[in-house]
Amino acid sequence: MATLSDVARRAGVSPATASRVINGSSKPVTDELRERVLAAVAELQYVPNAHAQLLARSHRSAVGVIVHDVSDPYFAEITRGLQRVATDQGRLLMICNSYRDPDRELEYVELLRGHQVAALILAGSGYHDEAFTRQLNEKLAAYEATGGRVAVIGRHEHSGDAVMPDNRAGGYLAGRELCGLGHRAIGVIAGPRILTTTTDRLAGLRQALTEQGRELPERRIRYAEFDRDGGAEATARLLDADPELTAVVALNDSMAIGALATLRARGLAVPQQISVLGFDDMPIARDVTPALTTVRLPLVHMGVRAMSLVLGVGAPTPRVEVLPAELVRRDTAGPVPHSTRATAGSAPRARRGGTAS
Amino acid sequence: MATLSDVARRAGVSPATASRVINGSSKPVTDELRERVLAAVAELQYVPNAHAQLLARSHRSAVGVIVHDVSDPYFAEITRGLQRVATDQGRLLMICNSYRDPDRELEYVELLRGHQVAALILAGSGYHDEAFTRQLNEKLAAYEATGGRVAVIGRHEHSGDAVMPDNRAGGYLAGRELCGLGHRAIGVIAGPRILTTTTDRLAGLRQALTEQGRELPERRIRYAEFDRDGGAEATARLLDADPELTAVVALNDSMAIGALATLRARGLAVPQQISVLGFDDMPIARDVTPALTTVRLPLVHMGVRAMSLVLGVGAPTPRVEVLPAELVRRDTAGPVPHSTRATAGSAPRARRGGTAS
DNA sequence: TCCCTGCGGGAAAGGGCTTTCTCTGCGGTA
DNA sequence: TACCGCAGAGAAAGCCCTTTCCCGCAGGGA
Repeated sequence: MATLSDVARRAGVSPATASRVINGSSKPVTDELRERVLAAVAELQYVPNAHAQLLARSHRSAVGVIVHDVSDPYFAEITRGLQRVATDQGRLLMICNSYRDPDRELEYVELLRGHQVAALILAGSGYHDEAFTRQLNEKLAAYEATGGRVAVIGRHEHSGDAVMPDNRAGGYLAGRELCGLGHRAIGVIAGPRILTTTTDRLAGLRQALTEQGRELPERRIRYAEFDRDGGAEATARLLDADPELTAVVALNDSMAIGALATLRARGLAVPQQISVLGFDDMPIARDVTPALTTVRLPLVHMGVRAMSLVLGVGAPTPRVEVLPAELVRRDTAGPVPHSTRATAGSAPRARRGGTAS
Repeated sequence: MATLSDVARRAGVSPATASRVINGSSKPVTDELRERVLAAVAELQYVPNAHAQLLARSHRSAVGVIVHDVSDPYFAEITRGLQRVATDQGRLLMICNSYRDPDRELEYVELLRGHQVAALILAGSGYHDEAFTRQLNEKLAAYEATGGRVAVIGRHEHSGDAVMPDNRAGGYLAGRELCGLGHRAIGVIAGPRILTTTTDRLAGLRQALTEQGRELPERRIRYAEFDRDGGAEATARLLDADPELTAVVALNDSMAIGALATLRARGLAVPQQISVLGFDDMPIARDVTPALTTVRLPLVHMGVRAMSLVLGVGAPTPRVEVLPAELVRRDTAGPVPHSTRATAGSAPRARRGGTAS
């Protein structure tokens, strides 16, 4: 691999001069030398060693991002927003997938610190886990103490800058909508219990139901992985236990799509027999059939804001931006069926009783 | 930011010893010193500077990946495969999105070279563009000359290791299926003309039709962006021009989903009135309604193979692995309707004529 | 008792770049 | 004519690590 001194030697100049030409330094260099250097660069296919550069330069430019999984549409959208701002400012992004593993998250914080990123963005739900939260905060504090900037998206644990989707309000919206449509037997397929996103959304939902004199008992909640298969499976369990359900709210759209699949497999018409509500409004939501009624979160905007926060000037007080959720009515939520399926519910019930046989 | 010498000083040892403890060097260090160093590391929250390490160490470990867009399910799946192998081998991945911009692709090759990656993987269609191809090959050759390994996924232009999905065979499969179902008026919504993936798939399709004594005239092809909206829009244009179409094949699943949306909006029943075929079999394909009939490509496996090629021992001869395509029959392709819609076709035609008014 | 061996530790040389500082030589002023 | 100032180029000092090389010392064999 050609080095700067190779280039300098070939051009018959000092490394200092070569460096100045290549980086467009403010220090003037005569045209003749400049051209000799440029020619040498081209001939040798020289590319500066990024690590040496970062070591020599003081200022750090890259930004580290830790998400659960970029290929999950939720994070893909957020990342799009992050990218947009970063690209505008000529920043390189280092994106790491934690796959919802807290230990991996901790590791990535170290790794990114080691890579001298100028800022760190953690996106995705926090965990109900004291020990982990403390450890993470320690690490983040250490990083911030050395001048690093940190912002989180959608997690409470960090005390600094944050952009927070209003998960609770979103849950509330979902609950109110279903109540308005007359539903009483509402089931929930939720993400992992340990995620704060799950509990926040659930809390909002429960609040809405309670205000309407309805309930959300634990037996009508099923926890599963926050993805399509988790949703499909949780829906099946929910239906087996409670065949008279007239609505199921999924705590994210991927799960909702899984729910739709299970419902279709069981021959239940959506929304005529049973309503489904999603959460997030990821792009595919409008393309499933029937199109998904869901709670929209401004995902791209969340990314944009977080990156702006972290790249902008530091504020004395930590800034917390709460971004509103919004209900998007499409075709999966309808009024509660007049003849509830409770009468026909004897068949599934029989099946449950049948486990004794 | 604490440095190694800070740690050494605090522990009362030399930087050499500190380094040995931290990296678990083979050289023995007494337990007492080891503990002093470890304590200092913890107290100072020391994290080694990755750039300095990479500079000091000779061996390069990270792998660079250039894709069109990780959040596109096609690349998300491939990336999953790449990740799997990379993680197994303790390699860090640097993933860059070119957003199908050739210039950006060139830039990223430089950038990754500068970051001293041990290998480079380019995934995604090549371009019908001589000048670009030549430039890219020059850059790759320069990189390989310095010991870098390169593999491409799904592009012809590179002369080295490659894993190639059999796009042409896939197109052929799609064509044969449709012919078998009796379709004659087949439209195609294709990705950008400049992509080799587009032309390969098209070529296979055309071959199948020709063999069956059918044709694929240019007027039955519409080129658009390789995404959902591109597919929706191309389908609209196609239908406007040719209302008697009984089948449309989309050159990827995202476009197929767009096609489904347009068809639904126009009240055309799939597959009763019109059949739709996709390509790729991305995960969502089975969850749209009706479930998408499509040509499956082993996306994850493609990633696995490419990474294995590049991380494995070099072969004297470039290795090209062609991975087969496979037809997945679901619910969007059916037999050609008996009463062709040609009779009802007058309405759209009238609409087109109406542009004169 | 002396010498050799080997272990544990430190000194120092890079690795490739940026940047400050220094030096040379030229044009311009007194 | 002597001197000052400055433009343009190079020397060299880092940046933070790893790793080779070397040294001192303790223990074992002759």
